[in-house]
Amino acid sequence: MFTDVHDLNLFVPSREDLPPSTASEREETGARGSRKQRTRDALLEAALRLMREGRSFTGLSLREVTREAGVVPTAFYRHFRGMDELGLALVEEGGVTLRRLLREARRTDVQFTNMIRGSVLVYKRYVEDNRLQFLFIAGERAGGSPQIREAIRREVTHFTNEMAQDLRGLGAFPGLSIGTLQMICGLVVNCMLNAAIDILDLPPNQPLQEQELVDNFVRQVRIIFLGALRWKEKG
Amino acid sequence: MFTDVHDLNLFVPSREDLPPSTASEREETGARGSRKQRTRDALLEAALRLMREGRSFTGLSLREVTREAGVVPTAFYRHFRGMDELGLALVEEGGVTLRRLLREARRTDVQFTNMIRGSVLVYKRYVEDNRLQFLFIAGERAGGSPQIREAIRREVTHFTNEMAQDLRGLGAFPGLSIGTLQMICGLVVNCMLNAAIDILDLPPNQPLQEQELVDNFVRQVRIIFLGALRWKEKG
DNA sequence: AGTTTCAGTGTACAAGTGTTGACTTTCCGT
DNA sequence: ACGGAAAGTCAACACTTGTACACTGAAACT
Repeated sequence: MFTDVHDLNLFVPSREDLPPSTASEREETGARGSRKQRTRDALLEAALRLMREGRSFTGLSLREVTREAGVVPTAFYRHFRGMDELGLALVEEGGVTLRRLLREARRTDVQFTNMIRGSVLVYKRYVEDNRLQFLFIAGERAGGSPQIREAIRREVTHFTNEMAQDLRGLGAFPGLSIGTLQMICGLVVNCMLNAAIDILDLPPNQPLQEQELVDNFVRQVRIIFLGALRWKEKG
Repeated sequence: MFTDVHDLNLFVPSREDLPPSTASEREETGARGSRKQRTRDALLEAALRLMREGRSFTGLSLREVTREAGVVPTAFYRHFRGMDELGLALVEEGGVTLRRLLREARRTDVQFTNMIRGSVLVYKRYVEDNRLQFLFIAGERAGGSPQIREAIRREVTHFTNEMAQDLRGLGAFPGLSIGTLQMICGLVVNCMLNAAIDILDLPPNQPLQEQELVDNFVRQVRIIFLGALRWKEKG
C-alpha cells in the first residue's frame, strides 16, 4: 500500500521530516565559543569512537579520550568535571537522537504486518547509521554508573511516551488508554534496544544471520501488537 | 486455583524442585584441591561483591578483586588468565543459576492471569535473592567485552530454549511451532532481564513504586501471551 | 623417607592513571 | 589598543595498574 519502505513506519520519520539543524544544541556565539564547542564535540566524539572496538564507556580513561580527541589531558577540565559528566552529556545527545528518531509518525491505515516490517527495516538502518550512539545507550543502560543509568532511563521513558502519543495520534488502538499505550510502547522500545545490541554485534556480510535477526525482530513486534489488539481495558 | 503463590509459575521451580547441591560444580578432590576451590570462589564472589555499589564489572581491576578476596595480586593467575576469564566463569555460574531458575514448570490449566502474576512475583523475589548474579548478567549483557557478551548471549539463548520446551510441555499453545515458542520466550526473557535491572535499581521501602513496577511487568507479559494466543502460524 | 607439585607470598618495575598549578596564546569587551 | 577572560599547553605529583620472577611451605606422590 506504499511504494517505498521509507514512506510509512512506526519508529522513524522520513528524511524531510527531520529538523534541519544537525549541529549541536547549545550554541555559543563568536569565534571562541565555536572553538570551544568544537573541541567539546571532539571529546564526545572521541569517547564514542573509542567504544567502537567493543570497549565499554565505563572502561575508558580520561587521558585516552583526550588523546583520541587530540588535546592535552588537562584541557578536558575546561569542558567537563570528569568522565561522569561527559557520560551524562552523551546520554543527553543520545536522547536527542532517539527522539529525533520518532518525531512524527504519520496517520495510516495500512495493515500492521507491512507497516511493522517496514518500520523494523528502517530502524535497523538507523541503528547502523548511528552505531556509536546506540552502542553507548544500549551498553550503559544497565552497565554504567548509577547516575548515567538513571539519565538513560529518563531518556528512554521520554522516548517511550512520545511513541505512545504518536500511536494514539495514529488512532491504531482506539480502545486503549494512554497508560496502556505507554506500557505497550515500553515493551516495544525494550525490544528495540535489545535488537540494537544484536544488530551491532552482527558480523558483517552474513545476510543469512541478518535476515534471521530481522525476521525474529518483526515477529516479536507483531506479537506485541497482536496482544495489544486483544487487550481489554480494566480486564 | 492454587493456594500459594509459589505453587505454580512459569519461571521458577518450587523450592523442593531445586537440586540439592548449591555448591560449585567442578569439585576437586583432596585438601589442596578444595583449598584452591575456596580461593577461586572467593575471587568470583569478591568480583560480584564489588559490583554491589553500582560499579560495573568492566570497571573492576584485577588488584581490586584480589584485595577484596584477601589474597595477593599474583595469586590471581593461579586461577584465571586475566579478568576476562574470570568474567567468563561468572557467566557460566550465572547461567547455571538461570537454568536452575526454570527447570521444570508443572502442567497446569489455571488461568493465565493468575499464573502470570504469581510467576512475576516469584521471579522478583528470585532476582532480589540473587541480586549480584543478576547485576552481573544484566549489566554486562550489552556492556561487557565482546567475549563476555557472546557468552552471556549463549546462556540466555539456552535459557530461552528451555523455557520454550517447558511451555510446550505445558500444552499451553498447542498450535504454535517450537520455533515460534522460542521467539515468544525470547521476548519474555528480554522483558524479564529488563525488569531485573529495574528491580535492582528500586530504592528500598518504596512499596508504591514497587507495586507499579510489578504491575507493569505483569501487564507486559500478559500482552505477550495474548499475542501468542492470537498468533497464526505461517500467517 | 625424599622429591615433586603447586597455591599463595614478596618484591620489583614499567606504564598508565587523575589532578594540581603555573604558563602561553587567543579572542572579546571596553 | 589595551586588559582581562578563558581555552589550551607543559611539567610534575602521587597513585594504581598488570605482570614477571624468585621465593616459601604444605600437600601429594614415589
